[in-house]
Amino acid sequence: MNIKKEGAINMLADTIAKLIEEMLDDAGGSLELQRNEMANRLGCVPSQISYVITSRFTPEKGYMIESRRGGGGCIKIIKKQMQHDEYLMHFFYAIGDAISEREVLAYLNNLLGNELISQRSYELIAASTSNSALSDLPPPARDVVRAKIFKHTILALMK
Amino acid sequence: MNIKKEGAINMLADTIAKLIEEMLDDAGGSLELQRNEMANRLGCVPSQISYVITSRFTPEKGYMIESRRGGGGCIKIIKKQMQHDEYLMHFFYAIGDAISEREVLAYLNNLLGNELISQRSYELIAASTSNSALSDLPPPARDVVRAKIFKHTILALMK
DNA sequence: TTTATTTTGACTTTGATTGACTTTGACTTT
DNA sequence: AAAGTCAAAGTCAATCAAAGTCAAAATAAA
Repeated sequence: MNIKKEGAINMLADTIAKLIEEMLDDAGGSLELQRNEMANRLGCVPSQISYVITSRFTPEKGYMIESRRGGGGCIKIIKKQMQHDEYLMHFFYAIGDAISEREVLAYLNNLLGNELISQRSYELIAASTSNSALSDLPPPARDVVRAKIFKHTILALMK
Repeated sequence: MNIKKEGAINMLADTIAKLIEEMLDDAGGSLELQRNEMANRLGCVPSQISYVITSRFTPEKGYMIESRRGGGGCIKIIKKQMQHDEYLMHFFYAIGDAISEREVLAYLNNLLGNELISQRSYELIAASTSNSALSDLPPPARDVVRAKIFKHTILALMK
């Protein structure tokens, strides 16, 4: 029988993302890499590196990207940190009148990554704003209610 | 009630559910499966797997589901163990289909008093289930949605 | 019979991978 | 300085690989 253990499904994109995160940690939050060189080392096409960076190291998740083309060019990845309440307020204002489950999770990952919330809080908030928890509501209403719940919990975080 | 006779007609859904339960046991309570791959092995249509999961492995029954689409995607099923969190489970089952803000607070005070949750968790849950957070819904619907949110949250506490 | 559950399949959405082509910047040559 | 060359990174669209959704049809239960 083909039972998959944790992490058994190996995806290139995830491997690359993990590698970059490690490198970022090692380097203390900021790093420069060369796309072609890295692609070469990993045996993939260079645009795959771009894909991973744009899909996983987004501003929403708290990363800044800079780059330089041409000979000797490189991509710089910076993990940024803000102050506690400033950060939360920023989020609070960023949330509109409606928000999808996915967006909430992106925000939460950001908060978790910056150690502004615990894993436990993450789970709690994710649970209370999940589609599953709101499944009695029709999808459009769901996003509206979710936004309100999320805003309230963010306020509670600042208590 | 749904009483099955011994050796009754073999329903696909039941077969699949049983298989997943077995796999969950083997894997120790948590597993990742690939929908298409599994459907293929069992000679059924992929959405059948979805059906079984959403109809039998619900939060109501103590399961949590996570999934990921796209290449290399999978569905993760996590079973909550009763032993670990008997007290919480007790609560979980005590919550009906609808619950008032006041009742939630009573439960939370109980949990807090018994040191099953932190002050912070208390605040988070209180916020996400408050009338204020759910103010877009008419009061009757509010209590129903609140019950679901609360149940999901309790499950998340057991994660 | 009536109602609830199961089964199926068409269609949608999301995510990953690749490769062809474009743009940019540094360096070299005229 | 201007033009040419080359080594980067950027862009984008095509393709493939999943899971999600939904509603109609079939079947089972009440």
